[in-house]
Amino acid sequence: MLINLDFESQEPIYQQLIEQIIEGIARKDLLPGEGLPSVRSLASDIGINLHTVNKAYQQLKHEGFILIHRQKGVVVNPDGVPKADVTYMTQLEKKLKPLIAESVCREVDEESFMKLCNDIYKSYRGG
Amino acid sequence: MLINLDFESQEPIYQQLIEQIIEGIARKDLLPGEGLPSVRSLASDIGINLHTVNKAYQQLKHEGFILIHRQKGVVVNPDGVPKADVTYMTQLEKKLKPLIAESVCREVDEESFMKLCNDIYKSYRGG
Amino acid sequence: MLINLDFESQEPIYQQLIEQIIEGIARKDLLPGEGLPSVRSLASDIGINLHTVNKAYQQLKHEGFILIHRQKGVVVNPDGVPKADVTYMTQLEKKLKPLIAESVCREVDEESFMKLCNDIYKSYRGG
Amino acid sequence: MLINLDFESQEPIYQQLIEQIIEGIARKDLLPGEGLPSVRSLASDIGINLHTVNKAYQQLKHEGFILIHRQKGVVVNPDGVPKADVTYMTQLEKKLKPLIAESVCREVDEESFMKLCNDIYKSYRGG
DNA sequence: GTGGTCTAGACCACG
DNA sequence: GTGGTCTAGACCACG
Repeated sequence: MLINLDFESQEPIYQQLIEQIIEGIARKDLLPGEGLPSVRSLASDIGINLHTVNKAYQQLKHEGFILIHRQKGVVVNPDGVPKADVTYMTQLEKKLKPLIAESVCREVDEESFMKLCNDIYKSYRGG
Repeated sequence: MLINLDFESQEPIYQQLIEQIIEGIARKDLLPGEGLPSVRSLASDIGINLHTVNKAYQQLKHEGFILIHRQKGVVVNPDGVPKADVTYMTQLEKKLKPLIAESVCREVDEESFMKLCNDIYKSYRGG
Repeated sequence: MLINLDFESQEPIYQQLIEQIIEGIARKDLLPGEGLPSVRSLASDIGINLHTVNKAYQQLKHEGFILIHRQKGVVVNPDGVPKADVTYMTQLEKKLKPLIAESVCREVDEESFMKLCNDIYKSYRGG
Repeated sequence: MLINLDFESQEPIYQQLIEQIIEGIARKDLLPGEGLPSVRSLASDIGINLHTVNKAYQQLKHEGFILIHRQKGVVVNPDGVPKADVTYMTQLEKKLKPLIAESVCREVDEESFMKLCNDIYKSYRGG
């Protein structure tokens, strides 16, 4: 599992870390029940502070992506990630809206937009 | 043009303001050449800081959505918003990726995702 | 609003802080919409680290007790605390169970237990 | 006697173990004088560390729930658990307070709270 | 060894 | 000034 962080980015490191791990799960690089490195080892591997890793892990745990098991350590949720509910869909819509609004302004037609989404979806299937 | 801000959101107010204005343009509530309120009046209307409005306007100007004339005041770019280029598409992909990754994890299938995007696109056409 | 912390206690400081604030709300010392001190000022008042206060605030925010408003700062949720739902009641039962089990073992009869609860309830009404 | 542990819980395993055994005594699944498995066998039965079981047993012994004989092994206190004293009642009140405070905030009225307690009490009588 | 908690201190974005 | 983020470092409970 490769973690790719951009230290120049505006986006907080812990947030990038969250996204990288979610992408790993989407890509099936990380399977349900699979172990993740400990806070400390991941922090030292990436060269960041353990609190930063911890913050990412806590949020991932809270959203049901991972579990912190007293014996097995940090693992991808063996029962799988909680499925999308109305709350998630609403929140997703809220995040998509400004992306689509700007695309409309910039004359990205719906077809091109869909094509882009389709490509990304494909990257998580065939990879 | 109605501005809708959430002061409890994590998202900075100036960012929300930018998005609201872009949505206004996408929805054709704001047409090319149309005037926008001055920094001062918008700030007092919404009850936010001058700096916040200014920051939003500066960024919108920088991205070609609006022009700021010393005399004519603030207007939606009469030549229209600059069309999407490779840079924009790359950046768009970067923003869509984590949304789609999480959706994949949560078993939102591609069809549902596309349906959601289509609904949003429609809201900028018919609306 | 008086904050009462026991630095010798096993219970984490941030947890004690959470409880003190919830008790303040229950006692109506803190009313909906009322402002709370900033992270920094509360930390320096109590003589603890600002991260510790922040952790308490974040959790209180997450559970709907307080809001972090970009203009008003930290305030008690003006809409009131979210009412108990099934999840809360289940969790409450889980916490009460061991207390009652030990009380049963120690021959605290139900009447005495209820009396104690009643006294505590009263302390949040009349004060 | 069934031991029910949650390895994903925040609550330490030894603490959960303590509570499970106290509940067993409250439920009269475990009677005064009755034997408990040895540290070693319980640990291997549940699949946890020796130290964890030992820590739980030591604390139960310290609080008078069990006796640890070198030869007879571990038994539920034949003289019964020490009755509640002022210290216990004070400590009980301290633990109940935050539960009731949060319940008050969430509009769990006293009647519902009492009903819940009554149900739990009943589960230790009839069960 | 591992996560949880806490401190001290720093920088930054926001308003 | 305020919250958010990040670091470095420390101690402790847990298993």
